[in-house]
Amino acid sequence: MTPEALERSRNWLAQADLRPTRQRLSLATLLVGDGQDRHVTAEGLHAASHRVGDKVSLATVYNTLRAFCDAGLVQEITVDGTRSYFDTRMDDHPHFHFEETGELIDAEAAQLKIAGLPTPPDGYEVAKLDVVIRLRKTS
Amino acid sequence: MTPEALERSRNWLAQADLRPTRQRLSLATLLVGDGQDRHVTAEGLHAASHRVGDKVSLATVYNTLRAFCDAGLVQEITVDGTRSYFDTRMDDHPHFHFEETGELIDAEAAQLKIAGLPTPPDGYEVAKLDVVIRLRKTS
DNA sequence: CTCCGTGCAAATAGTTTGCAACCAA
DNA sequence: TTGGTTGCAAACTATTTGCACGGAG
Repeated sequence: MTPEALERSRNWLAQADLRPTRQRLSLATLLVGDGQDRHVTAEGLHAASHRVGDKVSLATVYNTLRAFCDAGLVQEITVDGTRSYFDTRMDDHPHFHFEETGELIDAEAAQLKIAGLPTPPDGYEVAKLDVVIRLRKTS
Repeated sequence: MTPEALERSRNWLAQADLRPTRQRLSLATLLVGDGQDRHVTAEGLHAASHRVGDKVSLATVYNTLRAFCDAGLVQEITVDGTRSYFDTRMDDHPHFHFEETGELIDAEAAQLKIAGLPTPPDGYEVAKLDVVIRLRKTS
């Protein structure tokens, strides 16, 4: 873990008034240490933390991701019924989902041009627009 | 159950070469008996079948919805990580999702105008485009 | 008669929670 | 010190599955 990564992770937690505990710093570094946007599942992040030698229990990974989500540091993306994905990028943007691998990546937001959106029913407004482009291998 | 509803349900099952058992006919009638498009969860459909006096076990509701899905009679919509929705309308179209109630309804497909879609990575093509418009009550 | 379909209970997968020990402020 | 955090195991929810019985062709 480089000093810059640690610094970035600390700031990221501080933004949300979350105490920089060992576990949170470790997970934060895996998520935003290099400044890149990332999409993780709880299992995936848990595995990653073990891979770098940090020990964080699976329950804590779940609780921490939930805490990051509540704090507005990551957003939960629903693509697959069976698992939750968490995205470190916070704006509304489209995703590509690879059906065989389950991998989730960002799609170029600029390439998605929505010229018209269905009008919400009376008394409701759009809270969030989810666009998931499911991909299959070209035949 | 009107004769037309029964007829429609029979044809619907026949389309997919599924045997018209008592349970399947009952569920099919609840789904397409009136010719309307519908969005159900397994629990919801199970409750509905009990409401009309037909007894179908929850496991059978799950298995039957899965069978309908595999047969191309309904499509599974993922909006909520915690439960699966099944839609009797088979084309790609946008949905409104009410966050408080969990209700899922169709949005006018014609009102959604997509002028540009992100280009899939090499070797992949779009299998399905999911658009979920999450709604909140107007403040 | 032969298999597919059904129901029950048990298994499973992902996630959350209760509670005692622990640690950052 | 003290209240937030962690880890473990147990609880939970949605869904699937094994297996014996029952019904459709």
